[in-house]
Amino acid sequence: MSEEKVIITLPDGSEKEFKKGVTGLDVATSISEGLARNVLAAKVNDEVWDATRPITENSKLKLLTWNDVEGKSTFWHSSAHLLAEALEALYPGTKFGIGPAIESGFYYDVDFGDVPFSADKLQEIEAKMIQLASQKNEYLRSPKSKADAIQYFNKKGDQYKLELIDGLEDGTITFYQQGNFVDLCRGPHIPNTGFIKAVKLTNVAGAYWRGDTSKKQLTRIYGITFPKQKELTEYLTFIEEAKKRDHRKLGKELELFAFSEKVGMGLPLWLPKGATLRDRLEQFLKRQQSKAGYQPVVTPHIGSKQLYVTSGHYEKYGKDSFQPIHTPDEDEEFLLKPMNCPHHCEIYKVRPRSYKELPLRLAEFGTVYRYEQSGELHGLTRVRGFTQDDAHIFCRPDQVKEEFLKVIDLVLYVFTSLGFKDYTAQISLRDPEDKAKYIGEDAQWEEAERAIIEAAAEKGLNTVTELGEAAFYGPKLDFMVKDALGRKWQLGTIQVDYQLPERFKLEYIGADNQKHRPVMLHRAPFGSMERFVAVLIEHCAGNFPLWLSPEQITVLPISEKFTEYAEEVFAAFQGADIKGVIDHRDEKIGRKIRDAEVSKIPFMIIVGEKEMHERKVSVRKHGEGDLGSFTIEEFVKFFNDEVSKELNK
RNA sequence: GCCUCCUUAGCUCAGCUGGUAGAGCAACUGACUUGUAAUCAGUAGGUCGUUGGUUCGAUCCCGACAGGAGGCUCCA
Repeated sequence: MSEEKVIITLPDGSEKEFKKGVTGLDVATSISEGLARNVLAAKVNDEVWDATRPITENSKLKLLTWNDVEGKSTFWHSSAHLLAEALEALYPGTKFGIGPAIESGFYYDVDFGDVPFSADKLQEIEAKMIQLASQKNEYLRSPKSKADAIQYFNKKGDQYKLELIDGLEDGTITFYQQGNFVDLCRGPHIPNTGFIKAVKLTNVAGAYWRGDTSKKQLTRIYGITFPKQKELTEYLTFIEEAKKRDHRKLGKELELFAFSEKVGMGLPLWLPKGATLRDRLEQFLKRQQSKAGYQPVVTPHIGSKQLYVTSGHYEKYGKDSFQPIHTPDEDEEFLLKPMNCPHHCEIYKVRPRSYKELPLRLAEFGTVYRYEQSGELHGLTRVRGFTQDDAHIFCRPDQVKEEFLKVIDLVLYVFTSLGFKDYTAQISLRDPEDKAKYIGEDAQWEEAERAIIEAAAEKGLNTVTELGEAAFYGPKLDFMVKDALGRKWQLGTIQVDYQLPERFKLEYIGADNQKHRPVMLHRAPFGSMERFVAVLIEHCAGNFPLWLSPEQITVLPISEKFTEYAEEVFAAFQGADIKGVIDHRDEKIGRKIRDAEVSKIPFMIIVGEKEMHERKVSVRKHGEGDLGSFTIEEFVKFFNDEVSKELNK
């Protein structure tokens, strides 16, 4: 009997012949021992498989290691099983929900029954995981019939797995076993637990079974694992660095903003330095918008309930939001403004509009209030009162794409001026399965979605498309930036809206002397001042670009004798629009420098005997040290050059 | 809103399984008049988040509420 063969095509295009039933691991071994030791999984014809699963047909094969995203996620998925094994060993009777890999690490949702669980047990579980991992138990795949699968979990008494099996088709069900732990799982998995060398369980949280608030809340244990101890150490260092940059911590330390229980949760108070920073950002954007043909408007913080009934927002959010404000007139009700658009629509309507004045771009730094769920509030990134760098562009349907392109330019200019170099754009479209969630006609949606996709493509944006992420009134393009630590944040947004013009019956007279309906674009390059400042703080770790720093310099007199000269110098800098403070305290220069360094003030201007006689100043740069002595004119020029560099002028 | 955890001086934190609290920094006062990351001394500052309960007695144990953290759900 002749032996059956399969042809394996590797990523470099080379083809090799193997015995039928060859595994990814066998192929790796045939290439090199080192590779075989690092293979976590195998991508067979674009499907990720166990490296130990036999290949029975001619196939394309890519061996996956820790360096591949799929390799990592396989590793972490297997780690979730290891966590479950440890939990079952330590707490028999624990029931298991789902345990997937996530962007960094994995989690497992479990039900401990009536036994309370607390985070201090995590170390014990980690130790158990390490112990089980060292046994190098293989992850064994076995297909099961639906009946067998149901029987197994019935006997075990795990209703969550039974519910999952219920949704699966017979013939597609597989179990995986490592050591004594058996789980319902599609796979794939790493060859054995021995690959897992370092384990860290990061936190415990509640999570609704299947994400449904009406269902039971399970205990979710998050963790991360690595094939080398060193990588875990690096990861922990990264976490530490992220903690140091936390905008809530820096906001307090640098006196940028605060919260007060008395004022109310989620209602930020901007302190002088934070307000200065924020004002600089506003002025910056206002200048750009002015150049780009935007016109400023100002609208009130409340609007009559009828305004939001018209816009449709009352119906959608009314009961879950701040409730109407009442007046002595019983029939009168006002709502805190949850967005600026309806007000801007009314501005559009103050008089008849001609096609000649479109696009009309109305911009406002508009403060809005939204009743976010209490558990959702977070520093400045999720608050109940915030200011949008909002603008609404009313244009003709044929202008949508061009306006979209212009807004993209503006957003990108903002990002580059603030040091965000790495960004992607997310195109959020309607969920085609659930059109009832959205208002508006199919044809309008399709037209809007096409305009966004084309504009993003023309600008060469790096995009991802998400179905079901659109706003209820229209599709949108959101900009996600990566900060200095590689974390992703959603900032600017551009949204097409065909609904509000309809609801507000907005019109313009076209060249044909007929009435037409304009299209509305919502856009906010920063998103909101609060969120943007939060992200900026974390991105630059509180070391703001010079042009944004609330205090750009601090003048440090060596002793009281030089107070007068210090004030003269300070006044000269103020005249040159360089902002800062004088440190008049009766302290040694070393102390003043230390405090200025801690406050992250970009430049320290030191004046003493020598400087006073020479009519100069000594300059020290934050984080870098002494730059030597400058005349006032020299420093002003140096300073302005630095700012110009930052703004790419 | 839900789950788990947390809440001690302005800030960062100690406080040994119940006997009404302590440090450093900051603040204030004084001395020093200073040369590139913390001068010295002194003073003041807390109904231990709020509120019920258990107890002879609660910062400590139990409950409720408020705020905070990590998630879930949500995010116009």
